[in-house]
Amino acid sequence: MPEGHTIHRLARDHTADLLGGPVRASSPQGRFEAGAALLDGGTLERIEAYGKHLFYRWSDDRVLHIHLGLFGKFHRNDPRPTSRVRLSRGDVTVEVTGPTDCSLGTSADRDRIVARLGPDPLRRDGRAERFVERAARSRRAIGLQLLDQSVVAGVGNVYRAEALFVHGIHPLRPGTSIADDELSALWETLRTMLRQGVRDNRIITVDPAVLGTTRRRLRRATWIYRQDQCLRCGTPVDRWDLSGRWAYACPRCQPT
DNA sequence: CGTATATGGATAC
DNA sequence: TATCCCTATACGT
Repeated sequence: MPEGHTIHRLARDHTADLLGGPVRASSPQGRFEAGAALLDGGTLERIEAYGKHLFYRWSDDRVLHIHLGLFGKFHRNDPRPTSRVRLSRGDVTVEVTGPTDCSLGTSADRDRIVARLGPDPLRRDGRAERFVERAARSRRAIGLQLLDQSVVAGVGNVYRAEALFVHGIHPLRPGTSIADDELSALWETLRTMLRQGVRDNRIITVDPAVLGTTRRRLRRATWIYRQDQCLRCGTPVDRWDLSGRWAYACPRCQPT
């Protein structure tokens, strides 16, 4: 399920699966039939991840844009009748169910979407300065800013909770109250966490070795996200509705 | 069987 | 701020 690490991992996996020859396209569920017909038999040139967006760039300048939203999920060699679009090359099939967005456009459409996104910590062109300058001059709560994709692209509810926890920053602190150095460090933490997420293909923000276990046997993968007690100090975790999303904080480790 | 929940976002007031 | 969209899964009855 999708924060930026999922999207970048999918781009990598789908590049290996789908590039290099003609691709069959269809829409089992039917809502993307016209688009699939246009793509069927075409060749993919590049699959790009930017924040939580996936762009499948075809040789004829068509771009398939997929955003998984909250419910979207890809399936590999696991056919589902509810798939919006199914792409096959050779004996590999990937298909997506429940995407928020699945649409066909051009590279200009792709550019317009990217233009409204902030820097992506997983991309080589993701510049920390852009994030720091923007976040530092806004009085908005840092917890709200981290979920704003125009401030930083690819962070979701889990990484928000975990990165702020690691830095002892309460989600309600205004951006203006946080030093530039601290925001730079926060960016680095997000980048490290997201990269680890790409490797694991899941979110693990704690160190399994410190917990005396292995990544595979890990029973608890987060410090505070969806936890009753803080993993560091045992204090009951605060959870409240912040603009429609659950926010988490340890009242002891993250003083306001 | 129903109901609640989920790592997201666009759009209408 | 409220409403809607998208799907799968867990859990209670």
